[in-house]
Amino acid sequence: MNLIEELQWRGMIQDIMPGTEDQLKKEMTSGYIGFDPTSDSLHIGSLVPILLLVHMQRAGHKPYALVGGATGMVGDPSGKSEERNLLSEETLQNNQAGVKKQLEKFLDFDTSRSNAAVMVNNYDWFKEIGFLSFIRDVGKHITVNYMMAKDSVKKRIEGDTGLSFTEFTYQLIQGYDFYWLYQHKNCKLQMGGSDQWGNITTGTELIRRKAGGEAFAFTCPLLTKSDGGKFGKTEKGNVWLDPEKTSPYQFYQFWLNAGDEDAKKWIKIFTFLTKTAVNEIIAAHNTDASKRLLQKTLAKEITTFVHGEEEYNKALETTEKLFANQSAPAESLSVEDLESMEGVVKVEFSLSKLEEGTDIISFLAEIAIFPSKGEARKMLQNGGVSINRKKVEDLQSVVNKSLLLHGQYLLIQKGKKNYYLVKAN
RNA sequence: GGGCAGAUGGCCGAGCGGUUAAAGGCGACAGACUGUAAAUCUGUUCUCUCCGGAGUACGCAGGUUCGAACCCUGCUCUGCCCA
Repeated sequence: MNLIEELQWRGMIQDIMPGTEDQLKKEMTSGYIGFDPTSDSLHIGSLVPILLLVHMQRAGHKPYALVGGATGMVGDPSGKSEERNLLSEETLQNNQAGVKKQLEKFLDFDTSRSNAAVMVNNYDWFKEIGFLSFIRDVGKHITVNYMMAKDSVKKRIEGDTGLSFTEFTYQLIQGYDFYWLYQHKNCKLQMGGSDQWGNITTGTELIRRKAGGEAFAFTCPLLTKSDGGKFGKTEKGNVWLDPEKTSPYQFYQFWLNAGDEDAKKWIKIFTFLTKTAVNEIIAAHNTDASKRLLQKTLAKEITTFVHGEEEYNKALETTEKLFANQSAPAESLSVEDLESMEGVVKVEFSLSKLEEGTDIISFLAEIAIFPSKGEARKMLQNGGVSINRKKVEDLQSVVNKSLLLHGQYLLIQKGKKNYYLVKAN
């Protein structure tokens, strides 16, 4: 399978420009994807474009990761119903540094190989360009009619929020990136999410008109969940690639909790398993879904890719302790078991208060599992809290020393899946 | 510059003087069922609470009224139309 065939099988290609496949077959091709520094960490939504670059590099092509220092200052109207807030320059710089650091983990930048990955920041070329020269050199080549025909623009013009000039120009800025990379780095390919198609084609158009050159592109589908929900969100918010923001255990849990339909799609996109291997796993899953082989494999592969094998093993170990035999009493967990639970939220609580005993509602609010007593009470009434795997039925119950496992731990569950370990001292 | 329309809880969207913490939907969280799945059903969803209540809220600032999300005035913002 060549690169395009492979990506097509994985469900990673939405739109593709004619001739792209031939270009990739013909020679080592440089291709790029832009990442906007809207936060200081990438989240799993950015993983798909990252993987596109990785696949490219594995197939012998040269990947460019572009950090959008300039484009991030403007705001892309694509797929947004209203204008986003502009970020301050300090925030942007901080974010750029964070994003850059993460990208470095996934691509091979070793310059001894001819297709070493390269990181660029579009601020580097935009900072030199003044407004007048930009509208003379770039704006001249693209008509407003052309720009207005883009879906991202059309939707906003037809909608009822309007579109500022700043956002309207976004496609020109991004289009110029592609042009610049084409001229200076011989970059002939741009990839991105399917919402970027409009911006990307402005780029190829600019290359054609201004440089008389030919450039190529393809996009990957935007991920949604089969139930229509947003991809990559949990009750705690975004799933980040930064282990400080989303612990490897939580990261592993996210994938493990994928629904069957989603997991079947995601295992192709997020792992490097071959077609044969994937088909075998899906077949095995269909035979006995309760083994959850599909989700386990998906979670294993992607956690290892992002956080490394060691972190995966820890996440797996914690998962097994917490979920493997849920009917087993919490008392069967040893001190070591409890202490080594990586990634589970840990809270300290004063032992002397437990000796006196505290009512359950105040206790839960005090250790910040719930933001207020009212919320703790509501969740308790709903039957959503367990201590040491026993559901708390009585709102009046008292938390005291006698509940402690090994004289110092409490294992608390909020809902079924959120564990907290309280250590008394 | 002129005219018209609009601004309600995370989002959409009702309400147009008192029974409105504000219908309904979506989303989110939790429970039951299960495979830590999906679907389904049930509960919760402004904040705090000694669970009796209390406090804030319908773009912003004033006013009328016993009483205003609802009426009046000014302002801000958005959309549409005219110049």
